[in-house]
Amino acid sequence: MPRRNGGPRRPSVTDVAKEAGVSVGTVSNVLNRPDSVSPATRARVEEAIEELRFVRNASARQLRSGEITTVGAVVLDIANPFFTEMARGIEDRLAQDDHTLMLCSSDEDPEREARFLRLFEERGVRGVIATPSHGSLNGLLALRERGTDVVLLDHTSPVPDIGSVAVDDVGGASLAMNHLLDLGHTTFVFLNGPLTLRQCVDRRDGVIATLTSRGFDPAEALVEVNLDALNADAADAAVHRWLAETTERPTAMFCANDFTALGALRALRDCGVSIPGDMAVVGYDDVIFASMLTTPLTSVRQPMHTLGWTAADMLLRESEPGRSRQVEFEPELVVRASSGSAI
Amino acid sequence: MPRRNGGPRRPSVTDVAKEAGVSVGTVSNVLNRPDSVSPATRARVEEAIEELRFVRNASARQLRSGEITTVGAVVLDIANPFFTEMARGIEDRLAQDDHTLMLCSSDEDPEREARFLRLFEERGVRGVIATPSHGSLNGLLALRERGTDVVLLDHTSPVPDIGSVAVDDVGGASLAMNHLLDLGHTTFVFLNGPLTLRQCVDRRDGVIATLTSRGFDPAEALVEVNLDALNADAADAAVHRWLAETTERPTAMFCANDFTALGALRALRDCGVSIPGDMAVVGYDDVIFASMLTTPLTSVRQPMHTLGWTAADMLLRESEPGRSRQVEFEPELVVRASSGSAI
DNA sequence: GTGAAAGCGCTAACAC
DNA sequence: GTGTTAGCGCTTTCAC
Repeated sequence: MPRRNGGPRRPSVTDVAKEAGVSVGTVSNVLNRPDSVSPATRARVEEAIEELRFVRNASARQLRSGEITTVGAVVLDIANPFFTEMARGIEDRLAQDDHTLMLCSSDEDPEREARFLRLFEERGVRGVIATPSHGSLNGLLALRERGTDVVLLDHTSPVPDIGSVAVDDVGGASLAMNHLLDLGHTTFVFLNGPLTLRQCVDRRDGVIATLTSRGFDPAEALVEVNLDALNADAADAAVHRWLAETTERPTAMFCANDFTALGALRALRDCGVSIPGDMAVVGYDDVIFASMLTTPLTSVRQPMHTLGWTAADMLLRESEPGRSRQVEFEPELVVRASSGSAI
Repeated sequence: MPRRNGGPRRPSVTDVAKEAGVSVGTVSNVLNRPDSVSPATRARVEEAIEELRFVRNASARQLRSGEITTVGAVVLDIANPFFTEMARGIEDRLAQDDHTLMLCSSDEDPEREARFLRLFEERGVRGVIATPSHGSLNGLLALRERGTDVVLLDHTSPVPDIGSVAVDDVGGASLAMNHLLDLGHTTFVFLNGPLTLRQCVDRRDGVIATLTSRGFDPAEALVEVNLDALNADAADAAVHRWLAETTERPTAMFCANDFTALGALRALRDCGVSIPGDMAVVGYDDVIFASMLTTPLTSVRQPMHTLGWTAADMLLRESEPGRSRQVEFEPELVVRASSGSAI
């Protein structure tokens, strides 16, 4: 950084000191403890700073004083609103303490994630917030081992000295199912994603548990349709196939996320199944367009902004002792037209 | 950064040198020019690095060598897929040269933007890519003046020594209108946002110009409905109002973006106007859910990933002389069911 | 209230 | 091929 890109050297504290006719110590004092400098000298120094367009060098500053105001975050997919909402939460909390966020997207690629973590560590960030990709937990643990604070997002921590902020997916699925049960439905389809995803496993557990606790036998009352991927096209195709070979159609459907619900809605309408008349539909995530569909979608909302905010808060208070380190939030059901009224 | 967060000091090159029984110069050579070190010593040093879990200090490195591999980007809204797609494009190009992205969201707040720019400058980033918010161009120009390379995104540069990557919004609107004209429509609604936004002005210019060039009098063939904000609810309300007071309804509608198109679709269906039978609808941006609606939406797609990629490419090649510095891309029309077939 | 000087961790120039 | 050393720009004692 000693030279401007293709231009002359950037002015340093020494240049400012020379210009103002003071020592570098005094310049540093003006920068960091202005009250300890006489108004007259301070004015001269500030003038020189202005004159030379001096901008502090953060590298030198951090090297000398150890001051760290950057936090690194790695999320699974920066193009997914679920993660960007959380990022906003992180950013908002960090801004309160004049910290800033360095945001990266791992794309669920453990190698990419490792690369970013190494980068953060070299930069000496204040800490790292990460939504771990499959099997990448070890790298995070090692990072913590080496002295960098770590907070897990959307994933419960397996060890006590790493904090985590997650959402109760079992509870979220219960919310959805209880809602449909309360409306009077007795037969259900559960459109779920691959069981290699923790979220899908947890939500399935919630579905089964709720049915059982309400006196239903899942083997009787529940049809499970499984998808390879949590996207609309996969759901559309699967629902088409399923409708074609089904004789006794349930009256309610719970989808593992809103994208699959979208595909399901399309397929159902294609086949003349009216929503919510013939079939009540509930999604998960409450993404931005859930409320904007022709038939607005009932969905389980996760407190995304709060999740990010809390993770950042936890990181900044890392040094405080005796705090709860594994936080779990409860999701919330947003009822809209797609689940209709009691039948 | 000298200490781990709450722990012991991080090992430095000196520690590694001691452990391996060599000098710091040799350690540095292993790190930066491994070929210049004998295999035996290199092995010893690498062992020591492993043993001590040594991680380079990026601040010291940058301070000394001036090496810079970070690029800063400020976008208007990190929660908007349009910007995150561009960010992915930036990231992908940077990765090719082993650079990394520091991404911030200005929320269209010039003060927030200024804060981030200052931060980037203090960090001595390789350069800055920014989607300028209203009236924030001066800060960017000053930054460039002080020696930091700048590339503008989604905004044409007003000065020759700042590069820019933008999309032709006039042309995009023409694509949409020509499509509707080609289908045989002769009367149109244009659902536009506030004319304080450059995009809205440009798209309006494109609409007017296209109608005129195809022999229509905009005053006759075009109804303009203006919104305060480019979101679905504003569009829904405005379209309801408009439908209530209109007697001669046009057969085609062009919306300034997909969110407004979504609101319009909802209002139209509410009022019994069928899509595309009674009204053909075209949106703008081709956001992810445009293809997933009950009636998939015809939309004007911007090459978002390419925009980001190109901006990053421009920044990395900043030093190369004689290159085109103001790039403008052409959008592309994605035809789907909402605009139907010829009438 | 101000100045002189040490040193953060690293790289690169120069000895050997 | 390896060691020694200066110094990047800054903050921070410690004198005065």
